[in-house]
Amino acid sequence: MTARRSDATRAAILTAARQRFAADGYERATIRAIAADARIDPSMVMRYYGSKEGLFAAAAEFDLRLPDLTDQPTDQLGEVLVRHFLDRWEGDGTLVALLRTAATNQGAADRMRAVFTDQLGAAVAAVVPDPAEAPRRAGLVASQMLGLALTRYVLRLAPVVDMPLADLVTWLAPTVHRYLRAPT
Amino acid sequence: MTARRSDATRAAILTAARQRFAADGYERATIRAIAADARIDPSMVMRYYGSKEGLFAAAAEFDLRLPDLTDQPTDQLGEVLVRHFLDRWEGDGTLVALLRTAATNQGAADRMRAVFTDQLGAAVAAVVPDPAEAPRRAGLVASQMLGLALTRYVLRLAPVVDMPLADLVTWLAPTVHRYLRAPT
DNA sequence: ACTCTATGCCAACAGGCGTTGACCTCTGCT
DNA sequence: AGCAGAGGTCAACGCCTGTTGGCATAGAGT
Repeated sequence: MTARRSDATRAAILTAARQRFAADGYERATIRAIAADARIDPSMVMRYYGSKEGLFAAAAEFDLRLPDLTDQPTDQLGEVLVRHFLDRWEGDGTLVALLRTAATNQGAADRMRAVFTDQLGAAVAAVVPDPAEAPRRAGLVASQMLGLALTRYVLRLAPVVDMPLADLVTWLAPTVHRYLRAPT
Repeated sequence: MTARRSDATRAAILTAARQRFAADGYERATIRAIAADARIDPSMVMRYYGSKEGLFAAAAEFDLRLPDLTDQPTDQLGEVLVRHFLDRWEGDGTLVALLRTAATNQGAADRMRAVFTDQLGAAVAAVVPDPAEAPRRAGLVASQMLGLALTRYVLRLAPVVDMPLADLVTWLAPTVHRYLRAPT
């Protein structure tokens, strides 16, 4: 698969799709609008991505890019994780697109579930006291981090939006640390 | 406004609407499907609720029914709150409907914001060390509780779904307690 | 008994959607 | 130069949506 002449177009479509999906959610984002943003005909979207579902699947590829937690001092696990999530999300609307869509679209919910089960689950398993407890602890961490994403980026709850990143880290880090390390 | 002959119909519409909105989200839930569930003509929905937005507004009336927290022992505030939220949500799909819809619908997001700012904010203000910190603390509590609702009822993340209510309370209560009472 | 209004159904409209296929046009290869 | 194929446009289809207006009917108030 070498470089294609249409790579620029494909990329433009993906960029526009991420913005529209993030801003409007899956149902309200229309292929026509995405195509218009990318200054392209709607039928091109179909040609390159097959269907709206296919386009979303391509646009919602999401990697948490979690660092290797075993490199971190144990007592800073919570802080490192919270800060990483915030850094990862502040600049990239893909997570918001995925979150908005996962609320109504089965496929997006499946993918979101997979992202947090696989990626977060693996990272957490390495630093948890009892490996058998890893999924449960990862689930608890996910509930707090996704709750933050929901209230800050989707619902835009004023106090959570206004809170500086550093304060968020200070407040949430002990929670995440406890979910990871507290004895059962 | 006394009893109308159509009250049974109106109630049936609301019940069907809540189920459909909760199951499918705002966009995918159609007036036709809701009307079919209520064994009624779609035009009746319009007559009684004006529009789809109006129907949703009527169906998504939501009261957290928070208890007066000043009645509770200070050291059990977290436990009481977490248990109350879980009890309130396990049986009533309205919150899930609101949550699913708030992801894409501005009006629903506004209402969700209002519910947590007003109802939770007021309850929290009564038990917080410094009243000026109440909104921020309420926001933190909302982030954890809504994250739980998101992962358990919408995303259906396996470890969170499988966890018994008692375990959830045990894990989340200290988090909520800290958000409410920890010194800044 | 006779209205008159609320209740209900039916059929249709206009608009937007995802999707399709026919049709040009440019580019790289031989 | 000539050709094949990829890139791109255009117009349209079929479907489903929220919404509307007309028409039957039953039931309460007098």
